[in-house]
Amino acid sequence: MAAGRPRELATDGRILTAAGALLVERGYAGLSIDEVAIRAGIAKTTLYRRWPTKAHLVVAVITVLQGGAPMPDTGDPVQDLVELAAGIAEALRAAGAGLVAGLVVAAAEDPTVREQVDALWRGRREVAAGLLRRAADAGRISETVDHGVRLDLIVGPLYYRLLVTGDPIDPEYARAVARAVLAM
Amino acid sequence: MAAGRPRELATDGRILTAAGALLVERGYAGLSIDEVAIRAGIAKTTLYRRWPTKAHLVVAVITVLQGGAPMPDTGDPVQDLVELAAGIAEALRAAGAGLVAGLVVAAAEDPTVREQVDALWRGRREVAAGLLRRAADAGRISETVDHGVRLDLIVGPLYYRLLVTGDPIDPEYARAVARAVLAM
DNA sequence: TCAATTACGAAACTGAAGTATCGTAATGGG
DNA sequence: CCCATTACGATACTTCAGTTTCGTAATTGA
Repeated sequence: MAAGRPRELATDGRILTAAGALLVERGYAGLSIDEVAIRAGIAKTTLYRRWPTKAHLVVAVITVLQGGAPMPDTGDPVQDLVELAAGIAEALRAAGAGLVAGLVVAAAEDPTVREQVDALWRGRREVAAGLLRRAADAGRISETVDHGVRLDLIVGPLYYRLLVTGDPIDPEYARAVARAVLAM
Repeated sequence: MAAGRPRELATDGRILTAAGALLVERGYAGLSIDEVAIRAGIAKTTLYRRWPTKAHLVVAVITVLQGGAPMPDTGDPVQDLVELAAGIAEALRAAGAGLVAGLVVAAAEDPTVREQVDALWRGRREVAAGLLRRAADAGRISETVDHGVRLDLIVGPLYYRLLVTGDPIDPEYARAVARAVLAM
């Protein structure tokens, strides 16, 4: 197998680098595919052969950028959950409303984008689920609230403030919400 | 004052009707301004003289549609808050992720859209704030949690599920969340 | 009646996402 | 060496939001 001309290996990196720089410079809405292609020194068709939409490309850029974001591990599951919430808040704040909203609308229209965006958070979600289980087993949190609902309660307000109300979302707010929800 | 040719009074309604029908038929992303203008039998420029962007137009359509949505009033502020949450969940569910996401992204890019979308919810927010105050005065909810945070906790998860996780959001879920948060 | 002012419609235009076509380049298998 | 296969670049194209221009219509005020 593997017939045909192989892909230019360096091209992926050139595109991601150019897109990342433009994303930082002009935000999601201001990022133009034509300009990414020009900066990367490749044809637009070559870019579209790798990522079928702007949203897919941006998710790839973010995946590279976030790389191995460290997961909290203090040994105390409740404290780890609080720090996890703070980390998510910081990531959302750094990304900004425009970028998050852009990906949300793309995910709403295209299931494959939704899948990619999901994958971006899968690690943290799994860690959170594990921490909740450990905390419940240790009797540190009550079992009267479903674990899924508890996560919605911790993370939902962050997205809500960022996307809907426009209120600032800082790690301290996230910690306060997480502590309150975990005390329920 | 009021010099110059007056606006065609019927035109606003014709545009809103056409836009509303198309919005229901094809959703936010599928709604094309050109087609609204054709269906309404007017020139695109006439439409843009009234609403400067697609998002402004859609907000106007929704404002008409939601009209006088009834506010709960059972006399019990806690129960009213739970029903208010259920009503918001139902409104979001009916609107759908595509529409809500479209408006969110437009609001993120344009402060005047944000203001219009805000106005759409202002009534409910004020009612909610009043109910929270009454409930607190009556000693029905604790004062340890800020009222603003409590609202974030009740509404945030609804948006989060609709826009981010894609989980179903039904009135029963909203009621459960609201009850849990009000018991904090 | 006439001038200023504003609305309307028609049409062309801009910018950006994404598609389609086509000639050319590089690889592997026979 | 040749052929099938895939990648690449160039270019033109489609769609849609939003703008610009311009000729024409309706109104008020003098």
